[in-house]
Amino acid sequence: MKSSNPKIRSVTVADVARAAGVSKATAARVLGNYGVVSEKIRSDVLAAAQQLDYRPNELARSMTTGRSGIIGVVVGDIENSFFGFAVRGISDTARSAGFNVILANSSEQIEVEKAAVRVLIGKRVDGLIVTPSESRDISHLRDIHRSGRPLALLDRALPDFDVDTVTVDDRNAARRATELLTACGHRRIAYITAVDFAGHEYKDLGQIYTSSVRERIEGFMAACDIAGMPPSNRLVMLGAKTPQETCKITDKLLSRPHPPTAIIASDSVIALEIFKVVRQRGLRIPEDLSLITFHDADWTTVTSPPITVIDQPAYTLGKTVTELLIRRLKGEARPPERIIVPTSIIERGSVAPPADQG
Amino acid sequence: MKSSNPKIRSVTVADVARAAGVSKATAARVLGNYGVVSEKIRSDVLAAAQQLDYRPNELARSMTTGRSGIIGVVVGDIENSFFGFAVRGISDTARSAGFNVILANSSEQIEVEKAAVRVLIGKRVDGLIVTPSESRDISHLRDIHRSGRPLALLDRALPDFDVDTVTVDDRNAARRATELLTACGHRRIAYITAVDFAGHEYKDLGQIYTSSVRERIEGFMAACDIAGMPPSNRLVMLGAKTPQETCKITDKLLSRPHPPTAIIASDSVIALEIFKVVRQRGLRIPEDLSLITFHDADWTTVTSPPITVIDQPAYTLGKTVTELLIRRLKGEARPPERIIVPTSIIERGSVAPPADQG
DNA sequence: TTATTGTGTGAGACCGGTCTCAATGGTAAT
DNA sequence: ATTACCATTGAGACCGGTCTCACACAATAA
Repeated sequence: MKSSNPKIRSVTVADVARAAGVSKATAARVLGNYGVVSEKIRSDVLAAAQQLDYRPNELARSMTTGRSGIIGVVVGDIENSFFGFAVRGISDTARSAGFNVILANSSEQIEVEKAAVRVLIGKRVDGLIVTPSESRDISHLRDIHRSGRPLALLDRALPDFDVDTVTVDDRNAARRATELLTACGHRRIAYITAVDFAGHEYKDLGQIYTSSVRERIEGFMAACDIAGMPPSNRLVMLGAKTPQETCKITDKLLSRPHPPTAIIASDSVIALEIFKVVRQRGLRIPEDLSLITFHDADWTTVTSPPITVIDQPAYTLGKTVTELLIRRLKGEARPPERIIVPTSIIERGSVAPPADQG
Repeated sequence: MKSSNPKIRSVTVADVARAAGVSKATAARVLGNYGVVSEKIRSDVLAAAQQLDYRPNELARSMTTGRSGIIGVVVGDIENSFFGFAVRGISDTARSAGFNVILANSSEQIEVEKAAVRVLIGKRVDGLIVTPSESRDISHLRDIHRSGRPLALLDRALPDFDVDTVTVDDRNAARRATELLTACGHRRIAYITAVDFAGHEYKDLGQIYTSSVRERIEGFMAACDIAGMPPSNRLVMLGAKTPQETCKITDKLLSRPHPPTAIIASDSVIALEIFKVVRQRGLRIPEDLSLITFHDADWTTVTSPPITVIDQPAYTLGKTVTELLIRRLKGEARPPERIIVPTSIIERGSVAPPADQG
């Protein structure tokens, strides 16, 4: 036995067919596992394939079938463990249904998101799962949908775009979390979130183009209303997109003459940063400041005190949206569904009545 | 204007050519951006393409060119934030060089790893990056390499398989971490790691088939030797593959008549679990137990006390291995390189002299 | 004027599969 | 024996691009 295959040209059905002494069509039937072939020929072909170490070219296969067996996923930020879990839910579900996943990160930037979608369409993915980074410009999503490719939305709904969507009940979650604080006596509460906006001051919902962010703010505001908090005590801070910015925002917030007595963080990355700033300033949680965060990140249980969180079933979210998509891929025709997954609050030790009953 | 495109058949070069009144070949030249075309015709074709909303079919393109523009990545466990960072490094580097990434998770199981490799080869990825889950069975890796497709190894070297490899200097890192402990006076130290093995008791290196694990144990042992520790005080524990198992192992360890006075965790997932168990038992870190972990996970700074870590430049690791691979993809022929990236120890508050100077 | 060179374009093969359709041969029914 | 039917197999088109090659025509050189 001399040296093995010299060049990169791979073994094809035609090669196998020749080796087995049958036609290309017949070999293809065996190797592609379709049509009918006699037992004898089947084993001949399989033997030849084995012998030549034949590996099907999925690309060529996809070309003719039109199906690639790939689901494209565009997600805001994989670093964020919330999305990490969601992606895991997607992958597991996809894989067990025989699909592969191509992952793209939009960094929450609409232009990157559009580019990613273009690439995935180019790769002829069978369907897409997207967390739209904003609701103003969704032409690329409409395009996908119009082209007949199934699309499902994850974590963020688009009010006037009716496709399969799976979100958590953000409004309610935010309201309940806020109520937990107001019930404790807090009357000056900050909500820090990571939306892209020039300037960190929140004015009105007209600025907000991400449904989940919007709904949470609405829930927060509703709870503040019920507690009779004056508008100036509802501190909605936008733009916490990086640890640096979060740090700055938190610092500014805590340097006010009347700092908030409680903070709600819109995700665990933000909460972690807040925690660091708070500790660095020598403040105690929960005595000096109460803290609640969205997402039950692993670290929230090991701090002192452990953090009270709004638990979002991220894995389930991913699983559910993938199931929805796959059912469509299998040809199921039905009106778009909007599924809202409930959240729960896990109370740990980071909430207490404010010291200064202001 | 009636309703838009009725079915799924997408616009092809032929369609554009027809609309522009040129041959398929010419349209392809413009759209594929190769060959020479006159300015006038170019703009005609582009206009037609725009008008028809032409999107190139990357699949078909890959078919003929043989290049897919995709790098396949098989990683042990994406949940683990070490790999998360590495993958981020890979993605960023790949993307900026014009490549896409398909990610697969092996769950550290050799069979899953093999299946993943098969799928990726089927998709005709241009090259692969793999963290081999063990060194005994690497026939699938040899196959990749033999087929002429570039392959690079991440985080784990394979002694007798010479391909581009990027690892951290595990042996040294483990040795230095252990020395930090012995210098403090520790003489009974546990090392908990996540290798797959029946029974948690470590006997000898013959059991270990993952290079990084092996090297770390060697480093740990070397430092123990220098400190003159008896073999029975070097507690290497295998099998911490899930939080549950880690919990059980740690519990058993701390229930010994002579429990270790210090523990080194082989990754941050394990360390987190150890931390929880320790706290649950009412033990104090570092007074009752010192703790060091591999990987500077985000949570290690917010615990009380913060954890001393071995910082592995995971992002750099991913970036480096991708650069190596891409250089090969671009046709660079050179002997395989083995790059070892240095680590550093970040001392925080989880190491102190043992109370019981035993 | 004729030969030479070069530029832009078109025709058609090709990549490696799938799939339609016709042809073959054997068996059952008439 | 003839016809009908079924199970297998083979030939070749097709998917949507790339790429080779031949050719037409214009510009330049001889």
